[in-house]
Amino acid sequence: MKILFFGTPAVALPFLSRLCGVHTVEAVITRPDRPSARGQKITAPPVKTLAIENNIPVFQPERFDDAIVTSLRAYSADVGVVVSYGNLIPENIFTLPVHGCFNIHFSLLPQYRGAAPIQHALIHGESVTGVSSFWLEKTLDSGPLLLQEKVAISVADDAVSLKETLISRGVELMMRTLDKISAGPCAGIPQDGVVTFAPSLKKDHGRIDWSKSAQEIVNLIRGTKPWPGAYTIVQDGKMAGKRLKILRAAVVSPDDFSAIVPPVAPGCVVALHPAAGFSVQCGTGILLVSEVQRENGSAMSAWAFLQGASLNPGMYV
RNA sequence: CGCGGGGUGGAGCAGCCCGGUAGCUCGUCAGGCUCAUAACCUGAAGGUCGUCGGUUCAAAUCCGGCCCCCGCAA
Repeated sequence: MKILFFGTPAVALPFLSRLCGVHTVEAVITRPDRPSARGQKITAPPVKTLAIENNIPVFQPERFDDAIVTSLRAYSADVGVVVSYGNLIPENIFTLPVHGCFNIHFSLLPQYRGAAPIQHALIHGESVTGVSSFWLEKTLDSGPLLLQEKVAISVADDAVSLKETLISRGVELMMRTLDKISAGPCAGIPQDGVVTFAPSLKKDHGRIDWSKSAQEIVNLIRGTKPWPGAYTIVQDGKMAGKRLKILRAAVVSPDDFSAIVPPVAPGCVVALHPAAGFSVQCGTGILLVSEVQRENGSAMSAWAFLQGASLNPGMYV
């Protein structure tokens, strides 16, 4: 089939490269080069780079005006595939291909519509998520479903590992969706169920609220990796006022403390554990912090951090 | 030239502003004490202070170039 591919970040790369071997990707539409990273250098989106390597025409419209419509119509594409394009695609574009455009989304729609479905699923402690393909509509992630597949979330999963899993499952789902479309017309079925939204994360999403349960905080750490990361503002000691990212932590049961720990308020350092790290009282349960990253610093084990940070039981983080 | 922090024994940090004997918390090794849960005590090994150059009687410290790491912002 003749395909138009819409995508921008690295997430979309496996999808595009898989298509290249099987179908004819007539053109790639990706977002404009933007200043990014330290130094603010103008950087090409990963998808653009891959498209150029494969000699596929690249379009980077600032907005979808008549000129881009005309250019894309010329390809007479059969279908458009959208993976993490980075912006809403208007009707005058997604109706250009014969069959329309479909999107691969990393959730079981209608749950977790939006830019950060993986992160929000983890933050909410879900044990199952999935990948969905659906026809584009005017509104965000709301179109009729073509295919959907469940994917289990393991307790060891974080946003990085789960994304990898969902990408590989998503690639296969994309291929099966294309097979389905080429087999004959299919309108898809309307999304059914409770609609929830997963907006892109902001820095504030990473702020730890110690009054929550230890498990909820672990979920926050899993879901916000690698950005914005779960962090707290240290209250006491020479790190006071500084931000400290908690990169890894586990819930510990009070039974794991052989010493009698007096009741303390959430956010209080309960004890230090050689080599393991330090434990913090949460609203419910205790969290054993094992890996951290200080402001302006590199990631390090929590125990190493303690050597220079003079953090002691009784202090608040 | 977007803003900013940093590179000091194996690990994490202090010292730098106001140049002059390499410091702290761990780890390692040896010995002691003893079952105290961050055990403790004594002793030892281990660093050309990222790198190149400059200023100086003297540079971790002041000045300049370069390499690498990180935070913010996008």
